[in-house]
Amino acid sequence: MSGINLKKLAQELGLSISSVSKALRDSYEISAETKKRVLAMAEKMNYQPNPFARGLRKNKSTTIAVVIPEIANNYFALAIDGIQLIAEQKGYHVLTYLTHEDYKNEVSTISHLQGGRVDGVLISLCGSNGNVKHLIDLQQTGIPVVFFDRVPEKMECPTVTTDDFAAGFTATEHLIKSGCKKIAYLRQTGFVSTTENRMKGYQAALTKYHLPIQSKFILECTNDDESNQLLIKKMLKQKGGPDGILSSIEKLAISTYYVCHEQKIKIPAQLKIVSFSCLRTASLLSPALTTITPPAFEIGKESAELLFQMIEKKSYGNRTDKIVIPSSLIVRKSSSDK
Amino acid sequence: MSGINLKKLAQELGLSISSVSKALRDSYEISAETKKRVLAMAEKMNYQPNPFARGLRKNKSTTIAVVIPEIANNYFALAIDGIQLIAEQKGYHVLTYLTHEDYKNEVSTISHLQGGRVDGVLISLCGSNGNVKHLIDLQQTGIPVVFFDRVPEKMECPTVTTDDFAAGFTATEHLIKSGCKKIAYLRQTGFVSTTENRMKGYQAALTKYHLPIQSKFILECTNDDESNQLLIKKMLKQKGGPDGILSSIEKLAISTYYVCHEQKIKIPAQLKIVSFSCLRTASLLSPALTTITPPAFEIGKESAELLFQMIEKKSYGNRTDKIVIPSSLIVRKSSSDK
DNA sequence: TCTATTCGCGAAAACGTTTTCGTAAATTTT
DNA sequence: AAAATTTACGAAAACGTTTTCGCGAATAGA
Repeated sequence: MSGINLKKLAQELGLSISSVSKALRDSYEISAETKKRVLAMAEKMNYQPNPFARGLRKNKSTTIAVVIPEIANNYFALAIDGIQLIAEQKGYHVLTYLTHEDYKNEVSTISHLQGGRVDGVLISLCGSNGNVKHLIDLQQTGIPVVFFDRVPEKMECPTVTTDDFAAGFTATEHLIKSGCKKIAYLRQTGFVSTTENRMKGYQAALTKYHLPIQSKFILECTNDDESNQLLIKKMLKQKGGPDGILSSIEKLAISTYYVCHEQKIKIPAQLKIVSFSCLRTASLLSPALTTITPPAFEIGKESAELLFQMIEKKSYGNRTDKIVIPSSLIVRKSSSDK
Repeated sequence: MSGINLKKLAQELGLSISSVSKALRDSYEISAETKKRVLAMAEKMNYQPNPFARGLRKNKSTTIAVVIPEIANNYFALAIDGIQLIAEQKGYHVLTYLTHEDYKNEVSTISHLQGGRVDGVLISLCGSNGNVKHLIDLQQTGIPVVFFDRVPEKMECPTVTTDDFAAGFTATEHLIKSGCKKIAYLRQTGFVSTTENRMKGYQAALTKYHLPIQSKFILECTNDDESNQLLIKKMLKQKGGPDGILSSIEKLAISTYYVCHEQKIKIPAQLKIVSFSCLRTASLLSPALTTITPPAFEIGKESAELLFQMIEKKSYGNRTDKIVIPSSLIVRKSSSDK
């Protein structure tokens, strides 16, 4: 398309293709004077090397893939921001793929990534039954892969996550200390590592404080906001309903807020709420929402940095780093009467 | 890397490379039986064609680029969501580039895009002095380019935007009808088409209702939240400060909220606020924020669709479509006393 | 039966790079 | 002055596809 390639440059300069190529790559084989001429002409003609020819020849794409469940999500948007920052520094391009929380999409996306389109892959998994064959296949092609946030269980692989168990525990403990006796856990359906680990932390806290673990207080939600609101409303209005809620994802807390507004349920007087969330307006909500905030940007950065270590040092064969960056509990009105 | 290519497939099958290639592309030159054998073997060996070889040969990347100022932004995250949706349908890959609101980054990103890495480009510009040389250069390489949301002035090009002028007018009119006499306009610095057009709408509304256009009520903000808060606080606390605010971008409205919370300025009693915003929790804020919501997802979708029309029909030489999708004013507590 | 046509496949060129190798001329060493 | 080395460049192969062309063999037409 662009039409300007090494051949034309060489013609214009009265040099061979190989000499021009070497001059542009600053090879010692080319005299300083010739290099200057070539650089000047390349600049003048606005030469850009064809990435496909280069990629084919060098078997390198200078591109990484990021596979995430969704993009219109404060967490993932921040994570991508961090990833892009590192990629830019390294001069890499970033391909983004969305799985839309659909396992089939994840499988097909990953299979398309085997062809050498990218030099490395960053993934945050979508909900599944735990089948990781596609992930192992990808790993076995030799391409560096780093998992972040939602990672596979029972698989040797490098991961960057937050301390979900501890965060779930701390959040639950906070609710208990705020006076809650019946704490519900809101989660999405399907197996997702973060959701599971946060729930384990939640259950551990209940156990520590001798509160019963009740299945009716573990609410499995869907991908549809409206039906989630119905589920939440039903749980809140039932006899012996919860006096506290720990939401494992932001949007379920939002749905809870809507239900409470509509049903005139007073937060925090009647119901205390804590949610995992990267919402920047948490403190402006009515009432301000207590959050456990995962360091999304940092997780993105760290996972990209780890990936580039693997890409550059070719040491991915045996890397199984487990990087954990803690979340922070930020207490606001929604969980405290004061 | 992946190591499995046409040559190996051909060896395994006892066929020539060209026959295997043709069989995979379902050529009429190959018998049905052979095709079956080839397909089966390709499946079995998990063959993925090398995208660089194909791209080089066909001079086609099946990839588009999206260039935006930032990603951790409700508007752009939604727009990308819409773009990705269409790209997935078309079987295209999406490269994302962030300019971080820095004109230099925009220029260099775009120059890198000339090399044939992508088949089309979607751009939302960052603030600038209006210099569009780099954009014209890009266009002149023949690559299809569609601008969305923040588009260049004075340049023949296809654009997908919202009705910024009308939206600015409507929002201002709404504030006036809610009783505001001194309405401030919050904007970022630098030339950005949306900001300018919204401001023109704001000014037109003031004029229509015989209110003065005062430069002290047009607040140019920076990229730093803290200094923006200082600027806003200063304006609000001055003698004869505004009784209404129209914010051209979400984050300035958020900063205003913080200032009001801190300074105990009552919204909407003392100050009414309307903001352009895609914030999904607008109605849960304290108080609920009146928004003009641009159809970010649809703008993303439409611009991607337009781009693919240009890519597929090669009709981009003379395309200068101007698609406009209206924003919607959603009145909430922050601008109404009732 | 002889000639056209179709069918099924292979050889080879081309895409634009990078890189290895070869080689004249210039320079240095002996 | 002859030999060795260095300098500066060009020729050509290679990366993995796609695609044009050619060509036997099988089939159809006369």
